[in-house]
Amino acid sequence: MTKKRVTSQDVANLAGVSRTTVSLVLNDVDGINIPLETRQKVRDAAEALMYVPNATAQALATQRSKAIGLIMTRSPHHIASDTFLPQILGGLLKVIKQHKFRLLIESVDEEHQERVYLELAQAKHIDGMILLTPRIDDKGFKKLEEVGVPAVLMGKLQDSTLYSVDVDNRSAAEKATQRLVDLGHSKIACIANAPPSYSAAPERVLGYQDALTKAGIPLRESLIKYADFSPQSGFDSMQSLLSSGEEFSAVFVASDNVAMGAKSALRESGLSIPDDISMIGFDDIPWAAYADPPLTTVRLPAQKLASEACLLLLDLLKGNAPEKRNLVLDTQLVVRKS
Amino acid sequence: MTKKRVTSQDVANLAGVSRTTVSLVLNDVDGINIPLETRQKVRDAAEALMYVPNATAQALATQRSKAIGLIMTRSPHHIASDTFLPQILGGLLKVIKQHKFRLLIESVDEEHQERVYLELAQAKHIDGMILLTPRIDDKGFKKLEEVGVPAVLMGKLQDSTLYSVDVDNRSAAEKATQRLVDLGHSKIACIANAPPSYSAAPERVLGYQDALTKAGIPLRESLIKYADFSPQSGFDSMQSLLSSGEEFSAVFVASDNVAMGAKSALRESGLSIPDDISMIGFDDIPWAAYADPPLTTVRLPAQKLASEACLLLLDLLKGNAPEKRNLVLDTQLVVRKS
DNA sequence: ACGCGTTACTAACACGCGTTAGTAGTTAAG
DNA sequence: CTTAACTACTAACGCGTGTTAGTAACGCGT
Repeated sequence: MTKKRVTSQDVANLAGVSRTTVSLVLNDVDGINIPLETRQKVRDAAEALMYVPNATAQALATQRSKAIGLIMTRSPHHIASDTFLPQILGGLLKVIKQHKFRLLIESVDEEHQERVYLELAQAKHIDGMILLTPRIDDKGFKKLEEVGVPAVLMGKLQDSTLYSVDVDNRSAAEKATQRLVDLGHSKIACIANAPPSYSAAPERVLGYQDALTKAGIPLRESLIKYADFSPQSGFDSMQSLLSSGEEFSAVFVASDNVAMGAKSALRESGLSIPDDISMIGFDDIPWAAYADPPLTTVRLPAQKLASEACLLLLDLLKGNAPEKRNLVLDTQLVVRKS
Repeated sequence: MTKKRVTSQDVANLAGVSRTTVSLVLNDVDGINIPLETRQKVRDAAEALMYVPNATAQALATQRSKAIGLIMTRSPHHIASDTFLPQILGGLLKVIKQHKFRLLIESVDEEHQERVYLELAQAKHIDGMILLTPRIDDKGFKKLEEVGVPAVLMGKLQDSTLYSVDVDNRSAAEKATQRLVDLGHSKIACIANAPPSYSAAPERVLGYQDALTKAGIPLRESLIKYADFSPQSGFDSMQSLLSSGEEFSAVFVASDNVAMGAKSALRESGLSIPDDISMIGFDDIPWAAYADPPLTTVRLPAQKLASEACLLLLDLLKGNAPEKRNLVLDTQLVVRKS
């Protein structure tokens, strides 16, 4: 049981220098003169003792934790069926690793929105945060802006001045719907990805309506349903469309994940894609290409979105204040066979 | 710019007591006598100043960070297409939140496996870790055991004494294959979920072989392919099966994610499920039920697996040393229409 | 009056690091 | 020979908390 934590003091003792010198050498502090010989002594000692600096102590001393938080305003249960998450994590991790940062994951119940954000930042567990799937009515954001916690939104909120990274949901949805119009459809339904309180949902519905309006097709409220992220909700929405008696020959589903469920409902009703109903999705999740039939969809550059958000946040943490507060990435219609 | 960090000293000043008292009150330290009146004064002061304890300082003082790490030996790129992750995160977050812990996500390149685990633990960023998708030949695990870092494996390694949580992959695979046998198939192919270096892959292949052997069906190596987590690799594996000239009327695909790709390859060859080929998957990802046709698969209780792993780890952190080192959860064959 | 236990606190140290200010010793310039 | 500048360090403080050891005040029994 001789196992003890190795501290920088131990390294200093072994190298025959002071702890300060150890710190200076190992952190490569510049503007300071230390001969190569000494530097090597310190490095050797650290190596010999397998010294690993205590991150907590470093964080306390430097006032920065070198960690950022990914914050989701969803229940753990919802998170479990989020198709998007792996891509976002992949994008974040890539960037974060390069910058030697750490990633903290946090889910926030809707109940205590207001407090949680602040506490996370004030507790100094994280230096900044990336906010996922924000709700329009989220009270906490205002506080964040006031206090000036470094934060980047994935998505866009109307009245928020926070930095954000997003796609143009509205015009992307319009592009998708436009294609259905071009194919000759005039009775086009829409299933939104989420309840209207999540900002992307109404945006995409607006895009859908834009396309119809431009084509001179009258809008019918009864052709619009709101799903709730999950395939199941897509299934339900489609069933409710089918049983409403409304006729339609095409449907724009604002989330591939939801589309999977909707597709399943169509199949159960004996309708085939694309012969009876055309379908266009949104997101281009990895399985879209392997669906039956392969799903035509709007590709959302999820990984890129995440890495850009991360880069932006890291830039903020360096003290920079980039001009472009709202980065908008391009989407792309991926035409397959649905 | 009067914004300054509120420390426990500020609270103490406002309440007219010492910092020690503040700490004692707010942490509800028991075995100590402090009258209700004083307690309330402290609480009021903390509330008034919106005091949030500095987690970093707490961590340094208590020597525990109240955070655990989820560690994946996969590249960020692979993570992006991991179907499983959201469920696991959901399971983890639920438990972690209840215990007021935090979750750190870390991906580890295969290059520096040995060091990274240790450094993470020694840097005290996390109190313990959960290891995902371990590779058989991972050198770092040995070190972990030696040093005694609290860790729980999701999956099982033959020669490891680490705590683990897993399903019985072998018998689950056997159950699945058995069903194909029961349906009258005798030429059954197998596509493994991952390269053999990931422990679950060979386990599942063994189960597949067990079922065949029990049924008196000779094994054919050429009917076994190894995929690589992704749908694309499933697609490729299936194509390679089809073009090999081997005949088969059923296939056991040891991952739903991979099965999506395999299914797609079958479709492209004009083969239909289940009429021409029967297919059974593994995992029961949320989309399996909505596939076309709905995929028969082995349900892997991913969320439960994650929460159990988390509970086990938290128990370890309390200093307990549970007897059962290897928890095995049940799987269930979900019969659908493939 | 004295000892003793209880109550209600607080002073001071520890956690491990970054960092500023300062100090000997040497060299270079005036 | 003095002064200044540079080299190669180190002592000591601060980060914000948890916690141990200790203290002063008070009551109570003898």
